[in-house]
Amino acid sequence: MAQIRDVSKLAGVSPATVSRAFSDPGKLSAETLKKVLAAAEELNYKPSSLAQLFRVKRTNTVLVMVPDIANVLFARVVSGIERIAADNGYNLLVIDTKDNKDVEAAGIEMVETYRADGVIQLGERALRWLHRDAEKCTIPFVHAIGTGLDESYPTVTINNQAAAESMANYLLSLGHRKIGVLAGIKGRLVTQHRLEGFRAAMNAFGVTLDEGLVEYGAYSLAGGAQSAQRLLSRRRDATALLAMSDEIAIGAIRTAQDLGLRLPEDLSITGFDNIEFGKYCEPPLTTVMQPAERIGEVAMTLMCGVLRNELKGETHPLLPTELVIRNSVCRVVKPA
Amino acid sequence: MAQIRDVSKLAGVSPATVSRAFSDPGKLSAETLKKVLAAAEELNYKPSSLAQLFRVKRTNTVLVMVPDIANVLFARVVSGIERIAADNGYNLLVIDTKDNKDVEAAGIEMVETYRADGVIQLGERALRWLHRDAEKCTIPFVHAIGTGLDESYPTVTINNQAAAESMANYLLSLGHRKIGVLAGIKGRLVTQHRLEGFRAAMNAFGVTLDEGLVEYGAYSLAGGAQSAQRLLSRRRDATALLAMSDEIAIGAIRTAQDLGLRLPEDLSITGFDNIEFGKYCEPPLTTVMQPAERIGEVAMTLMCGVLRNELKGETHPLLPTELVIRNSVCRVVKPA
DNA sequence: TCCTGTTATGTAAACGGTTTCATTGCAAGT
DNA sequence: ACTTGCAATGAAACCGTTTACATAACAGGA
Repeated sequence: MAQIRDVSKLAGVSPATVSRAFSDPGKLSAETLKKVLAAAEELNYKPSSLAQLFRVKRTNTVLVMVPDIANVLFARVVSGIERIAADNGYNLLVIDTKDNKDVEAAGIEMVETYRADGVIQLGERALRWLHRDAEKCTIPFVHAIGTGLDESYPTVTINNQAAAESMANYLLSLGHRKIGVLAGIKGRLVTQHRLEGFRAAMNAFGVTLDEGLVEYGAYSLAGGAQSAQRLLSRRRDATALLAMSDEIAIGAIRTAQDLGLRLPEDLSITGFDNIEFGKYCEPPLTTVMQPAERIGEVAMTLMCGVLRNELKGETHPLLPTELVIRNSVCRVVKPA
Repeated sequence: MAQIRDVSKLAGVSPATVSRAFSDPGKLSAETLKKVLAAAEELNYKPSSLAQLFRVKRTNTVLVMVPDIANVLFARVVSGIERIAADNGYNLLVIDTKDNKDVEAAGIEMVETYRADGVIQLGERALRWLHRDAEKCTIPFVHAIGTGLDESYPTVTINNQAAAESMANYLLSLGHRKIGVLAGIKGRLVTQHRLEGFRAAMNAFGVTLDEGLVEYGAYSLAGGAQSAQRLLSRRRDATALLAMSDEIAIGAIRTAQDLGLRLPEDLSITGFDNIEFGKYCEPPLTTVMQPAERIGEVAMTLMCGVLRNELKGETHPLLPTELVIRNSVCRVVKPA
């Protein structure tokens, strides 16, 4: 591959001039510029990114840490991040953490060793705190799809509690009182917040959440199917099930159908996230929309801000959610 | 951040020794090593990747070009790639091409300018041919989920034609003769190959594929729903629909149900890929399994091979597919 | 005419490691 | 005792850019 020196020789100028021809063409006289560009073209010269980046000590790369890239919700967030990154000339390094603390910690190291300029983390844990000296950790960091609104680093998420509350309210307004919960992973903050939302809504209606009707499990299709299995084999008195993700809900629908229940007549089921598949279920899933791509876009926009040291505006945006009503819920039939 | 020079001073050795302490500890005497490591620890020194990579002219990074990262199938492939990459110390740069030729071409440039050591491309087009001088293009390249088995670069995919054939055979063996096809994007090689598979199977049964029963569309839920809509509003004589992806199939199921058809009695529908959601549909989707994660793993393994110049074994593996039979298909009822 | 300021370009020093080659010390072989 | 070879380390060149600083040419103002 041709180097800057080759080009400079061919064009009869100094390497500095060639460099300027690419980085700041306005500084050169028209004829010099033309000469240089022609020489570069002839030699098919392209500046070595490696050398450039090394020189300026920036990578123009941001690291994205995803708990599971194969998960539809996360994949959509990444898609949003990617769009904004591309628009701003950043590249995306993607790491699938599989929820493993060690690989998360490695993420920090990547910016300390100049492999990435900053990191966007998706999901529960904020790896920043894994740093040996967390208080002083200054690496550019953005956290999305998590919680931690009070943190010092930017954060983009939704109001999980409020969203959960609105979903529960909807069910309550249709007369449901015996409501089961297909929760996500126990101990996760998202899980807790959504549960609090459910509980708050019920309390407002004067009903208390029956702890015997909540089942925890993975945020996945299989997890939902299993949770529903456990719940339904133990109790059959619930008229509705609040699932903490669409995947959980869809898994539960499968189980309910296998059990011979008619949906939604015998059992109403709701989801959370509004992934595309929910629309195509049978029955189509009533859920609450979480703007995944948008979350990714906003997260990357914030990252651009911190990298340019010109963060402005809200640094802890709560993106709007929305109840999307389809057919997996019906009014509870009053036993005469 | 501490530099190698700082460490060397503190440890009272030369920078070269420090360098060796990290890259080839065996070369040092035990006590020197200890001294150096202690100094490095004290200063919290970590070698700058940027400087290292620049010096050795490798990035330890491979670029993955995905047509759509939010697509479940591709996301799973990426997941497989990631696993192997991590095992081998490679990082993954991910670009969502959105099927855009320009960004694909930019991919090549990234390895030419030393931002990545090689590129794995997913999907239809092999960007390698976008290179200004394709014949001579020598960048490390692997193509997955595509076709082009006869190419000079490694390729990992399935036998689309055979897989499609087996699916069609299954339908035919259950008595179906009027079979519609919900094809993917017209002109795509995958689409053509699968169509050929369908056609071959039918010919073997002495039935010819009715061109009036094939509908093209996007490889997506919405695409499937629309194609089914068009097909079903035009012709109602098909007893079964062969969809070219699970998403298309699931979209079609929705449409069929909205039209009041009973599945599978009134209409059998089959998918392709075996994404997880297919198992949770109503009715659960009969499909042909494509080992997505495995494809990713194999692709990355091949990439490791070419990067180390020790490619061995099959460079055009065809991974095995498998018919997975669920309940979206039934034997055709003979009109008396 | 001389001084000053501006513009276009060149010179050379970084950037932070790795690696080749040279040097030293010491053990083993003759 | 003298050579030989190996192991451990150091000195310095090098990777391919960018950029601070120096220089030269030239225009405009006093």
